[in-house]
Amino acid sequence: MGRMPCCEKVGFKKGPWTPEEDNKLLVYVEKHGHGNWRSVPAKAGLERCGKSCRLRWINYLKPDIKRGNFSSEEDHTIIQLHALLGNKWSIIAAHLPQRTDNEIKNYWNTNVKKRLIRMGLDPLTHKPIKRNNFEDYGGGHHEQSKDTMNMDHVAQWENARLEAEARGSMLQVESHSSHHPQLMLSKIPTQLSPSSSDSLSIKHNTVYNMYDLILATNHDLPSPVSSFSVTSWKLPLVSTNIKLFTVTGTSLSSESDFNVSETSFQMIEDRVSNLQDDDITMAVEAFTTARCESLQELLRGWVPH
DNA sequence: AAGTCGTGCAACCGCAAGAAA
DNA sequence: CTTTCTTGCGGTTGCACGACT
Repeated sequence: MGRMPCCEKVGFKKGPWTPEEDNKLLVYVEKHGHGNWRSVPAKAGLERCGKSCRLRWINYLKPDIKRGNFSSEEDHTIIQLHALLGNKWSIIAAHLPQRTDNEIKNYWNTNVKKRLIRMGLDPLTHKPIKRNNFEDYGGGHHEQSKDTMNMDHVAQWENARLEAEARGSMLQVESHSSHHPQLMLSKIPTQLSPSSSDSLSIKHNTVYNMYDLILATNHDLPSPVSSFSVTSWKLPLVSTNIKLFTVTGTSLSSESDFNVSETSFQMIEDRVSNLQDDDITMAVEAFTTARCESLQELLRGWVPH
């Protein structure tokens, strides 16, 4: 497996694209389509490497790209997906069809990341930053900072927004290849059973009432493939001492001090009960744990204290 | 007006995966 | 099976520009 060498060769122009170059590339792609980018510069009359042309097309010239400020919905989708997936910008971008992965990555690095830090959350894990670490990020003082004091307001606002979104949205996480199976994640509001809710704090109620999980697998496809659209994401937050539920063998069992509604739990169990493949079982376990934990931690940071 | 600093964003780089030869 | 080529991803860099002093 080699590397694309073209950009390392001398003679190719680098730096910002001019309108003339943009036009040449645009005209060429509109006429001939894209693909085989290596040959594009010569055919289009550009002194750029193919990689540069491809990038320019994907990130800037492609006609269906939405530019400008991110809406609050987009913002929130990015935060949620990042909590779930980590820096999987291309997958996140797949949920925001008119945004490029580069744009989302930039938005994260220049905007969301700093906001999370100000809120006392680790941008990598979405977990609350310990005081010492928080100071390392440039936040935190012996006395409560302005940002920290504002967190209650931020939390209330975010919490309301999350609840609203949780009622309607559906995330579809899929692998790059169209013939890979899909893992569907639905966010649905759930009700805790009355008998169990007493044992939960108000805070936990708020958090765990909001999200549940449905795993849907496509059983028409070869099972060994399906595990790797999950595990290859290198899921964040896999290691922790909190488990909402885990997959054991081919059935689910709860082993947490938190609660999940019986109805939704049954749904999950039904969905995964037919899984035979060990890899899928492990993948589902990792995925389930990571997703729930990251969402819990994310939300916990926003829940009013 | 000039200099400094911070921010946002386009673009580059290196690496890896998968397809093709 | 090995090598080469192409595409795609994520991290990082550096420039442009506006705000501030």
